[in-house]
Amino acid sequence: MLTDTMSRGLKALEPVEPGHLKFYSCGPTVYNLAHIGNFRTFITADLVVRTAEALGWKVSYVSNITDVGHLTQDDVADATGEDKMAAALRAKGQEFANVWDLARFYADAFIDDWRKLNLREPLVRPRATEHMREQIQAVDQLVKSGHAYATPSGVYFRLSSFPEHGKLSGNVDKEQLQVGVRDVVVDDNKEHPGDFALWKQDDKHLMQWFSPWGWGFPGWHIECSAMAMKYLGETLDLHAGGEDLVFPHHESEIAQSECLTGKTFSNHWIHTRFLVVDGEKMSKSKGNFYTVRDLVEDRGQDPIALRFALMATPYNKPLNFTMQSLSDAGKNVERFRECRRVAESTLDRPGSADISQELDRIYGEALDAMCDDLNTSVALARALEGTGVIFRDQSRLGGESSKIALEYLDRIEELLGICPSSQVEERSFEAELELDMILRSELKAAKKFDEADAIRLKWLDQGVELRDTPEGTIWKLVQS
RNA sequence: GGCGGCGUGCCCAAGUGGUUAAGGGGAAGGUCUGCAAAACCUUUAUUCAGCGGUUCGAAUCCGCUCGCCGCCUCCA
Repeated sequence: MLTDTMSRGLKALEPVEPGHLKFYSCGPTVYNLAHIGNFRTFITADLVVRTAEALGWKVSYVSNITDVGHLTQDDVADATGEDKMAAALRAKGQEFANVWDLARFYADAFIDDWRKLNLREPLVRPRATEHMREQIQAVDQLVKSGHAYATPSGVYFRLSSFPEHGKLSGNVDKEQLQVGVRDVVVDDNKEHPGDFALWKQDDKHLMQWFSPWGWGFPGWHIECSAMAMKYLGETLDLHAGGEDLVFPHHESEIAQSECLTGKTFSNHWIHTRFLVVDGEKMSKSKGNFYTVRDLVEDRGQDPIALRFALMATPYNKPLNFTMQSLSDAGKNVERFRECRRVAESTLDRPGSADISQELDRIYGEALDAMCDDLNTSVALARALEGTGVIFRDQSRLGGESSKIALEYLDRIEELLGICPSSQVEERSFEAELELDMILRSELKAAKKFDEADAIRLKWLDQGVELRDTPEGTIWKLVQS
């Protein structure tokens, strides 16, 4: 069951081809580093994929990268005709040779952050600039079928040819919409102010392609229609994006696509609610604007903890992100890591813990929660309950039961992506640390505890915590 | 003006008509430990923004009030 924006309620997600989900998720425009709010949306898509896979479905997952600069970013029509990518280039001109270079840089950074957050790779990650032919053909077809018309400055979609426009957002009554204040496509030749651009001509635009209407560039909405249909066919099972995309982006995608094919564009729509920081909308001027890099690289936060924090509230409610919520999430992620460590370190000894049924039950409940409109709050609670079962029985853990515990953690990782198997952490001081750990255990054996504690404190100052466990001393990095 | 969401303990948050209001963080006490850390155990909301109504029964449904927030042609 999944909320469907179109019907405004819960609806079973039923792929046209049973057991094979065709899923398109709108990606970012790469004129800047994506922020954590963007990633909340991509995590939602990731969880759809993971849940469908856990149900044994095949998933064809497509998520685009918009690497064409589109409309202007100012509240009023921008006389310079400058788009977001051009504006970014102007601001960071020293760093990039041209808009193409800039787009490539931010697209790479985006994919890098994507991987850090343990997001599933899509089947295809199409880029707008690499699908220009498809877009031009789509526009051409719309013109030929009377759904679009050309003016001296561009090609526009004829809204009056698609009376259903507005069915997704509820913005049906066009008279109620604030008219044209931010309609940057100022063109007296438009038939209706709401007609949106499919193709635009503008000499100043930094990316240009040749088309039947002369040199120009595509409108924002056409890329998703063209790319979704190219890879997934004329009707999608599910289309996702941020709540801001409901109108106008998805509304326009529907109009274009359905006029093109005469078929339903997507049978199901989900939209992730916005994230706010400290109760307020993120904005650079408020100083509460975070990118993955800000948190992970500059502040040394664990990317998996960030992922956990971003899924702590279900996607269909606004999420309030705070540094407190991130540190809470970090504690939970550490718990999963510790749980995995316990299971791994007891693998070689005999054990008698009988946890198989209980863990199966808990996993089943976590999966049920995900199937209930991606209720991540409940799914995470259940996942955590499983670690409790493992820890409670840790003295009797061993052999087969340790293996069962690890399998549980692996299944939770597949479903929720919050307990990846630990990678080897590398630090340059490793040799010195090894020596100190040996020295410290000798001191402990000789009951010279003051000196042993001094070693522990010394490393703690450097962000390394030494812990004595039944299996010997271990170390881990701690947040400074 | 149009469309929509939210208000649950110190913090985050699940729960949308019916036994004791999930879970996490924090705090307090205890077990274990040379000490730490981790883990485990115990405690931490007679109450769900306020008021009124429907009902045998409401955090959950209805109405009003207060407060907060999002979208309405840049945005995930």
